[in-house]
Amino acid sequence: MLLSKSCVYGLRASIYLASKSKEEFISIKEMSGTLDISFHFLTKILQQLTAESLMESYKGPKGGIRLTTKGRDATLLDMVIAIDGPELFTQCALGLPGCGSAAPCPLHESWIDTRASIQGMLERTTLSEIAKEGKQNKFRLMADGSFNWN
Amino acid sequence: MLLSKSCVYGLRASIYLASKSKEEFISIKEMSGTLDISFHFLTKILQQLTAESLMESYKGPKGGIRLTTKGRDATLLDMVIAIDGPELFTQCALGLPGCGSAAPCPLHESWIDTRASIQGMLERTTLSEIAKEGKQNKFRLMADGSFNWN
DNA sequence: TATATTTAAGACAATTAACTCTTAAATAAG
DNA sequence: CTTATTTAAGAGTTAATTGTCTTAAATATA
Repeated sequence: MLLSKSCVYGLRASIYLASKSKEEFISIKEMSGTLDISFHFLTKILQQLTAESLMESYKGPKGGIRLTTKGRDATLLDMVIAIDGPELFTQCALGLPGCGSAAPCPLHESWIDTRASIQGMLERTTLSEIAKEGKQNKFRLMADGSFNWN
Repeated sequence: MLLSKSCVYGLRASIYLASKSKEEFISIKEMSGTLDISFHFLTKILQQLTAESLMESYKGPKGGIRLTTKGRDATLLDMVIAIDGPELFTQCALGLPGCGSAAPCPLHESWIDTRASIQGMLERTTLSEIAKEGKQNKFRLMADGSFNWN
């Protein structure tokens, strides 16, 4: 799998939040229900993102999570790196520690291109822009397609 | 990680075998020693590849593993699919079962391109050709670069 | 102030991936 | 035929990921 489950959940939640108003705090319970992700598991993932100040939280009734300005301007790549770490974009495709242009593995050169393609896919647009396009095109954000962009 | 550890070990062993003569059976012990991979673990992985007739084995003294003709003509993609399965090349990047061109997720279109790039990297050349290039360019096949193409 | 709601934090459990060990079967060589 | 070598098969272990549960802290509202 390209991205871990934690990461995929985090990306879906990020896009969901980006579709909401700047100010509003969205409760994790609502998000986990709408996106069909385990509540406690999602809570953990979002804590990582708030720790990186891509999101901010507020406790108590009316509390929840929202994207920070940094988060709205962030790309999916920023979210991926915050959750899965940068290894996918730094490591050798064959897992060889010493691999580099000086002593490349058989995949080294083409992996650099492919990796750039993955990176490009994830950093082409910001979360705000993804949400805008999401609303326009009614992109899928759930398995059963029941999600409604508002 | 793009590929599982099993898969990466399998690819390195495949390339190693491709660098050897067609006829010779190479013992798993030799391979695991040279490539610094756990013997029993590597055995398991190679059993998957022999089950797919990408390799063939021979028991007893002078026994070992070698690539079949099919295996020599196979690409890394064939090896990856034999070990990790085809999911990386069939599934939605956000893990959404219903995702498709009819009801795409926000990443759907760009993931199709990116996936093609990964697939292209893995199927550009056959194992025989990789081994030939490996010998010419002395590509790395180990962490410490100690591997010697003969 | 008391209560209900919500995130924070961390322990705990289940599942999967990664790795190890043991025994059996095949076979070459003495 | 006996022994040593090697793969096959499967059980068992460890580690990482994924998912659950409980308690504490913050805070809105009555």
